[in-house]
Amino acid sequence: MKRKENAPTMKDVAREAGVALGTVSKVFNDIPVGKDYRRRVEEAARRLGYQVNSYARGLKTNKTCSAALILPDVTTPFFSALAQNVCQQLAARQYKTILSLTASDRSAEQRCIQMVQQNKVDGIIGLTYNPDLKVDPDLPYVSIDRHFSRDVPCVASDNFGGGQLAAEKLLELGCVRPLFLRMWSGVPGEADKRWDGFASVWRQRRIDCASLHLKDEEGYGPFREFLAGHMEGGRLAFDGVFCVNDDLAVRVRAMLEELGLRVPEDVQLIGFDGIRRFAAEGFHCSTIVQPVQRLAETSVGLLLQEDRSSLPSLVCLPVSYAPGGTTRE
Amino acid sequence: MKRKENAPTMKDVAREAGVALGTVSKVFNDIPVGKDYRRRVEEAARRLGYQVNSYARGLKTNKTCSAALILPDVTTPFFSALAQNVCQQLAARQYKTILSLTASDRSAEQRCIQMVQQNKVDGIIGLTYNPDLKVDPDLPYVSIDRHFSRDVPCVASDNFGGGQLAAEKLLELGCVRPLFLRMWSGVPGEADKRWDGFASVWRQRRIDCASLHLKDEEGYGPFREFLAGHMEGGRLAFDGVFCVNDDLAVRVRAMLEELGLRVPEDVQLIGFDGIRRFAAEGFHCSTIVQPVQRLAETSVGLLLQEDRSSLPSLVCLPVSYAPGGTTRE
DNA sequence: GCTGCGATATGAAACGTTACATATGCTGTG
DNA sequence: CACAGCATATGTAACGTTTCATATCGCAGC
Repeated sequence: MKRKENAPTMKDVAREAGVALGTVSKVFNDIPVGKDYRRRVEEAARRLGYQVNSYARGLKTNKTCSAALILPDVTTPFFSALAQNVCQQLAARQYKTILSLTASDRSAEQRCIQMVQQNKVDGIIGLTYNPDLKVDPDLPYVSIDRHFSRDVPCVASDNFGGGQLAAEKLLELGCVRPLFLRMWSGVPGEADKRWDGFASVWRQRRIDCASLHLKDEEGYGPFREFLAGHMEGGRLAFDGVFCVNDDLAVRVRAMLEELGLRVPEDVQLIGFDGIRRFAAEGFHCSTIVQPVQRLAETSVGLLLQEDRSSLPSLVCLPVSYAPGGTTRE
Repeated sequence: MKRKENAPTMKDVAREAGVALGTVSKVFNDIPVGKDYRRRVEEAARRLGYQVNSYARGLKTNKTCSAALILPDVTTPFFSALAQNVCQQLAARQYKTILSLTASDRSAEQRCIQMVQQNKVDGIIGLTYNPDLKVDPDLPYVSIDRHFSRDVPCVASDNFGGGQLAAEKLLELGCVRPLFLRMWSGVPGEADKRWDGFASVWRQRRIDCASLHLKDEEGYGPFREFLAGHMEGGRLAFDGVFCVNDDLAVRVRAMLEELGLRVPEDVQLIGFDGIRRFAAEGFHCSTIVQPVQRLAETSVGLLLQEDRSSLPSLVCLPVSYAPGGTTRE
């Protein structure tokens, strides 16, 4: 596939406008230029349909005005919300977003990093699972939700606190037989701390907390069986369920109702993420809300910060509880 | 934010390897080079940590190996599935994906197009709603789901056929009081044809078909009221509902059940899109499945086709029906 | 041993920009 | 009226590649 050949260059514009090359350059870089000159250049550029060639510019300035966003995938609701916000934040600062998905191919993560060194992007925002990813420490990189080296700044939600919050809410709403359900990819990450936080509260109260951890590829079937297996006389052995994300929570709700249980009357249910389709709409379930927008803002802010000598190693953003019909409040 | 300065260049590699500049270039472009030379260059490059500077290369070759993907947003399930597939397809062909979201800012669509002329990308795949988007006809552009000019190739699902298929299925399953529900952004698009196709079948059969068309910003409330308003003696005035997408269908199902109706016993429900979270999982509802992967494949294929003189104006891909528990089959 | 030929390495020019050192024009002062 | 001083325009040298015309090498044939 070929691009249009012979696009007009600055030289053409300069000739057309009857000014020097440097003057044209100034006009397109917002450097003070005599009013009359500026007008002539602008008119000539319009006549010729001139557009700056960003590859030539990039070659000189060593800046590309683009950043890579590395995500496992973009269909998981939380990831897609993240992509949306990061992309918007970057666009607001005149940066292009290069999207790299790694789920299909784990080695892709390392290859993405190489792009930067090839001057393809100015920096990287990555949410990656690869534990031994090598990141050149003086390469602009911000990690989301995964604190994999002290040299690389990480932005994350307070997952541990979120787990605690869920437990405290359930306690407050009268639950005494808690259950934690989780679906995960199999590689460790910050999200693990949701369980740690949740468990810590019950442990402190000397209350037993059951849990079931499933791998993605096992599907939702085992959850259904587990729940069915814990029914005794029309009642479930648990009265409060914390799911690792909203997606799971919504499905668990359906499973519970299939078993003839009422949510939230018989069982209360809390999810995690707090992703909504429209801001005006409610949540799909009661949930611990991640500040996706702030996550994105913070990451982009850190990435584009001029002074890279004093970056924080970890920025932990607060989560909040939002009722969504699956708790008695 | 600054990139690392003084990255090694081809000249450095050439000096280190004791060969000429051009030889180094050949090595990195897979042009035949004496075996011994190649080895020396490769070793020198590794020692110095050399990486091709793609901006210098892009300047010379006028190719960027990247394509822009323009979408309204990336949180809508169908769009995110599309983004996922297009990104993968491009990556498979060594192309980078530049993601541009336009929902927040309609004029962004036009600006995205300009990027290409600035040599930022080699081509564009766009799903845009802007009816008077100006696309340079000899600019590699593939439109998804919107056939806005004969010069610009468009790839779309067979929306009309999908609407027909939904109606035929409902008929086959015994429905005689159909309803069409739709949530849309307010700008015309290919998805409008779902209604056209659906309506055409009933018209031909001389059966009245009710419908309700809502704008995004109105939220789902009016649907609930509409359905409640059509209850008579515990029964709904409709026995078959076709929703413009699965997202809506899932919500409508919940509304129907809230009204004490059983799905699919009392009312059958068909959605559109057929997006699944995992390939192994079933659908959220009975649905007309869009071939997202083929949509992506076809678009990317068309975009990167070398010979751009004989592109089809419209490629219409077949949809299929998939039961998902909200129909009696 | 010399010539001629094919194969392969070489180095300079060009790609379209930015940045800097230099040239030009203009204003105001002694 | 000349000239310092300033502001602004000019033109050239990079930036790191690719490409192409030229140079070099090795070898077969006479």
